[in-house]
Amino acid sequence: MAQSKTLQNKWIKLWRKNKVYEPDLKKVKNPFYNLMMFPYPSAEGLHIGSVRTFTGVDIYGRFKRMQGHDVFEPIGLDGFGINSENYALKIGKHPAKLAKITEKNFYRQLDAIGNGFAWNECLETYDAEYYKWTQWIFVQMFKKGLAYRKKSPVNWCPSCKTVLADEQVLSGECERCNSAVIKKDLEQWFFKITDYAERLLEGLERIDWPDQIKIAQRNWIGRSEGYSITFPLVGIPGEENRKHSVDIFTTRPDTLFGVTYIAISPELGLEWIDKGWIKKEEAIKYVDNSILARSRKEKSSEEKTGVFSGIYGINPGNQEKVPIWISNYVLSSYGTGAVMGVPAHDERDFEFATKFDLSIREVISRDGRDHDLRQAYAGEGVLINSGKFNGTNSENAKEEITKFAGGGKKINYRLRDWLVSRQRYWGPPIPMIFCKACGDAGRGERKDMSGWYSVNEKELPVKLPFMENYKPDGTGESPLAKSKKFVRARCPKCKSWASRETDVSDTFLDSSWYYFRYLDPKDKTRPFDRQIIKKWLPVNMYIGGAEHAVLHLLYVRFIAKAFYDWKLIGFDEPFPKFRINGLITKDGAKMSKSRGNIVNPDDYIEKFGVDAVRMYLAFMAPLGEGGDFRDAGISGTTRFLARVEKLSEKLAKTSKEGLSEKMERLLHFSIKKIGEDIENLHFNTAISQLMILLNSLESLPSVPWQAYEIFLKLLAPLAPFTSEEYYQQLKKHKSFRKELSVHLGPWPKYEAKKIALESFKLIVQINGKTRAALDMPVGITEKDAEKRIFEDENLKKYFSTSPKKTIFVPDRLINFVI
RNA sequence: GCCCGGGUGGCGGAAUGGUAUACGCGAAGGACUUAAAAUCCUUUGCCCACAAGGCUUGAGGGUUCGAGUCCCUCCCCGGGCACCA
Repeated sequence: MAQSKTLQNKWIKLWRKNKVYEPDLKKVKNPFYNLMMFPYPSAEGLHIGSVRTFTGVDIYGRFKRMQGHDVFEPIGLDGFGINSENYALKIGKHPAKLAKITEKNFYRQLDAIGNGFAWNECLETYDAEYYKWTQWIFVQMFKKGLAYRKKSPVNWCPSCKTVLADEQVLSGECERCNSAVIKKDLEQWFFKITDYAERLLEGLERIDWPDQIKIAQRNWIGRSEGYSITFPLVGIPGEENRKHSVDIFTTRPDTLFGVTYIAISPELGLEWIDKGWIKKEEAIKYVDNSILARSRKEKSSEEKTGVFSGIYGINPGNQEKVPIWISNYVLSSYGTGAVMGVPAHDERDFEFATKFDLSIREVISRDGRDHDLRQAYAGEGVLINSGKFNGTNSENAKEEITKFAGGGKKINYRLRDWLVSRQRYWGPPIPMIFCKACGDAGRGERKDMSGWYSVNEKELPVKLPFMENYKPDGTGESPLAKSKKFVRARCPKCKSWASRETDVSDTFLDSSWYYFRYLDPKDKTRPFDRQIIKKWLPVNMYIGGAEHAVLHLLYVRFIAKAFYDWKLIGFDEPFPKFRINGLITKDGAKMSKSRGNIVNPDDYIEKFGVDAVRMYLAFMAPLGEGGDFRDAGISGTTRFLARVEKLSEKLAKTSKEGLSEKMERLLHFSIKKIGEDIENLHFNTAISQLMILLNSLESLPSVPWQAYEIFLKLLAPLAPFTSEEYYQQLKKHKSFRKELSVHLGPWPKYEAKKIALESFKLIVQINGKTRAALDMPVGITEKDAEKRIFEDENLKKYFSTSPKKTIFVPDRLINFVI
């Protein structure tokens, strides 16, 4: 029979009353911060995949609690942001109103999954008491020079009508709505995450995270060790030769003598046009066209195009004059926006040179001879056609040639600064004010940002005004710009009328620091309490989705490092231990609203009871692996729980009834195995062991209640209600020492010596094939084992000749090679 | 193209280099029942009439007394990055 709501409510009440899940954050001795990525509350409610993750995290937390830790397992809602807002637009309900409805539904569902949440500390990112501090962080970023404004080509989602960070563009598409992203020239706020590139890399060495995530972050940061070489420019109209120059970045300075041209990005071309260096009509036209083309598509098309700029560079290696081309295959956002073209040893350069009939000169050779190259050779070799460097190994030549050419080492990163502005309504307004008067006078809070002031901290939060029309209009300005009342503000410096920044900040800023706020969510005077932080942070266990590898998981590390630098905290990696959860599919497809295959947990919890659902989700696969949701599987765990109930009717009346040695061994082995499995988040095998144990206990004529007690404790993290129910029933036994709740532990201990076997089955193999499994006493010697085997009637036939070789693995296996 | 995961019965999955297929689902047969559901018992990788035996972890090689596990080559699925110089 499915678990009743009454039973569930009964225990929820007891737990609340006794604050089983509410550790005293200031006082506890053995803190354990058990954190899950908080949900982005969509209107359709909690997703079965989130339920699996959350209950999985909870299984782990309950286990830790029973082991004697004061577990803090908070929950909240990441409710600000484009997702919620887009949905609000779709159904025509104001996001602020929608949030309240969604919130209620979400908390109801989160309450129903049986987790040991610390409800007193829940928070929502759209609560002004929360985003006040999100804004405070922005202000600190500005004050420390880590927030800046810059006009540049940025990612623009035409459907969401806002800019996006690079991390939010997935193969040219908007992370949220999958529309093709285009480039737009806009002035935006950025956070200087690139200042932390090296430390973000270094920190990865110190944290226990899945390799998958670490590799993704390393690739995203994209550290590349190379060299910078300067090419003087000649042929600029009206300018002296060699007065100006261009820097290029390369990882292959050994190919310097093979340079036959230089290619620069259209953006750099535009700069040079503005400087008056490029005057060629054709080149100017090309730059205009290619920049325009890019505004239609985020990625430049595969087809390489280009035009000669009219000016030349001097190769500092051999003093040769090479033409400078402008081409779409050169990225403006990486390196210097200019590359040296070495067609013989770079595939892309080869393609370009072939297309535009530029010369190709081989300078690296595998055998020291010249070849008629049909394709680029990018490998190592011996230098040829390279003047005094001929004969040098290419690897060794890198340093020497760079030095000779007057260049130097340079490290480049792929990582770009975090674009945090959003031209949307449903987010924390960026707490900045622009004063035109100050700007005109060249004044500002920071030298490099004239006219800009951060909002006085005492005036935070800058409240998001209620607006009837909150629709993004695609003008490149937030809907907030339409509210005159909101925009008008006094300049913090000169007190004249100034205007507020009207963009809101990225949702990922909201979630970059929530784990601090959980620890003290109601404090109005500061973002967090240093004493409590010291006690609880960094987080002991963090679990969440792999899709955040280079989003949330990168930003959150960056913000922690900034806090560390500002001496707010004493650690710089917020999550020393992180584990990913697998993805749950339905009929093999990702669950999504558009596919209409979202599984709502409510019906299942209603029908089977929350314990059966929790156990089914845990039994599917290890937490880190995903799986396909099929309701058929729930019957297994439902039956299991019914049998647990039935077993309670079979308890021995007295406590004296002992257990067989075999049963005792199974019990102790189960304690060990289940503990280890839960520690490794392998709940599936923990449940399997519980099933094995239950099968054995059922076969007893009557079950000693002590054995049942242990069983219930082992079950407790997985099925919190069932275990509590039958645990509490044990109080009718006189000698039972009842804890307030089974969930307060202690976790049972096993004795290693009780697990030790007296006899075992020795696997007998002949030429690697198993022929028998014979009972033998533990610790038997090879000689004694052989004796028994040779006497065995069934095995005699194999030993017509004596074995050439014998491999003996004590207490396990013997293999005869005949 | 590059970088990560992964490929084991009808299905989900289990296996420190040492009995592959634990545990569960499903299926088949039986018991109980007027009947069904529920429950309980038995069987359940493949070949073979049984036994004996043989075969089997995507494919093919290799190392080893012994390989799902280690190495090489390749195929397929999932994910990430992608003109990064």
